[in-house]
Amino acid sequence: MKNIFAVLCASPLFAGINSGDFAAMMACLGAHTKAYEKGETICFEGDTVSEIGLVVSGRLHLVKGDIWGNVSIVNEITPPDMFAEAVVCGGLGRLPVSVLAKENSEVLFIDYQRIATACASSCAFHPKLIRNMIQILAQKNILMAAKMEHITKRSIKEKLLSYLMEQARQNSSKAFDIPFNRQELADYLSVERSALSAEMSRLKARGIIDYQKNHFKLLKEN
Amino acid sequence: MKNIFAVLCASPLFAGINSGDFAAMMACLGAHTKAYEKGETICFEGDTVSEIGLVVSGRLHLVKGDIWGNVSIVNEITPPDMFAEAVVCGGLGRLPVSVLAKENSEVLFIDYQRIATACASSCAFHPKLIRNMIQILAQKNILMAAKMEHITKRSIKEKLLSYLMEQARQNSSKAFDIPFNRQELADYLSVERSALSAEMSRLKARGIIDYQKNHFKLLKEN
DNA sequence: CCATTTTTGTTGTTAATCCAACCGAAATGT
DNA sequence: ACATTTCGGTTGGATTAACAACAAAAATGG
Repeated sequence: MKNIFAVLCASPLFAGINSGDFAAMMACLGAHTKAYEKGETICFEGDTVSEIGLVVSGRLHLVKGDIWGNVSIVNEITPPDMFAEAVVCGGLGRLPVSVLAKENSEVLFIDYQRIATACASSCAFHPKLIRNMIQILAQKNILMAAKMEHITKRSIKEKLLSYLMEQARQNSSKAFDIPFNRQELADYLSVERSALSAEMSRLKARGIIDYQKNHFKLLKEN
Repeated sequence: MKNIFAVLCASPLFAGINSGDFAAMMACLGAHTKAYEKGETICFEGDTVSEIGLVVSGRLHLVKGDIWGNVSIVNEITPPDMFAEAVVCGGLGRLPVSVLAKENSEVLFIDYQRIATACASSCAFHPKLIRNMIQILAQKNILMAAKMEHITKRSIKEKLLSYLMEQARQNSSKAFDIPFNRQELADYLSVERSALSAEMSRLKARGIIDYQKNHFKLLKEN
């Protein structure tokens, strides 16, 4: 086993908490680790879970099976990512995915109730932990809402412009760099890479945008 | 002004809090209401905000302007909906939308810091309020993630089947009712209604699904 | 510097979606 | 029961995207 505390330090959930407090905190939260071998299933789709999982080492896949048994990978998560936090914090929900160990992995489980409820000794880190959790959930909301805004557009052109305008806004400038290459951008907008390239060329030819590599400029409409 | 407390009772943020405590709570949170006339702008896109808004009466629109000045309505919110909660709870973010009063409206503003930080008199409702906020954000996460799962699919057929399979899962049955009519379902999946209808007919003809009105059945593949 | 790999753009074909228009069935209101 | 409105399905033509295959450009690794 690796040093768990090093992973915790990197986790947004434990941001701003003194690493000297980690040992006491783990005890207070009743956190426990479990090791899984490559190929093992950690939780099954539909399970009712009450603990948040934090990947300490290894690599997990969140997979979703359709009603006929075909499975697809929803996400890959690696230290210090969490899983199941939305379902657990949202209450009354069952896991929408199965969680598999793609490599030998170690997972730290934390009972949400013991985060959310002040303990008898009212440890100092509780409030911070809760604020961290709120922040994590809220930021994920913002990211998803932004992506949704782009993806719900009907054409590649609109999706792309929606994305680029958001980037321009964030950079407070009509010229900016984007953090994706073409394939990644296509995946993010869920369109074909070549179709995206073609659309970009057309927009450039029409003088609506300009770009070289990852640097973009928004020009006038028409 | 209407009875604010009646609205608060209906708000998930204040679920489980004794309505007798509302007056003291409002004082403790430093909550304050403000009235807006139809057409007034409540906040501008890009504003840095620290208070959550809760619609007490009236009707607001969240609108987004593109870089060339065209605006589109992102959402309509009515009592007892909140706005700006993700940006405020996520910290360091600026409002991604402008908020306009479409009718004469009243908004209750609540400083997030005063929710998240225990007050000197450590009121009993603070922990409940925080857990409610976590639950709201987490449930929104789950809803958005589910929708994302469907919308990222490349074809109408895949989007539809992804949605129907999720419904089947939630009902633990291959036969179930959906809460949308055709237009609403098309909007949710962000596709054309008529194209959706056509695809549904094809899937029915091929024996993959069956339906009448809002009642659906998933049959065998092929 | 050269060879290799990765990334990006282009093109033509095929397939899917949009869009507008229309019709019939069902629901609604009087 | 009748008129009216809403809703769902269908159709055909225009538009758009996917897909596959390839070429050019850029990055990478000796």
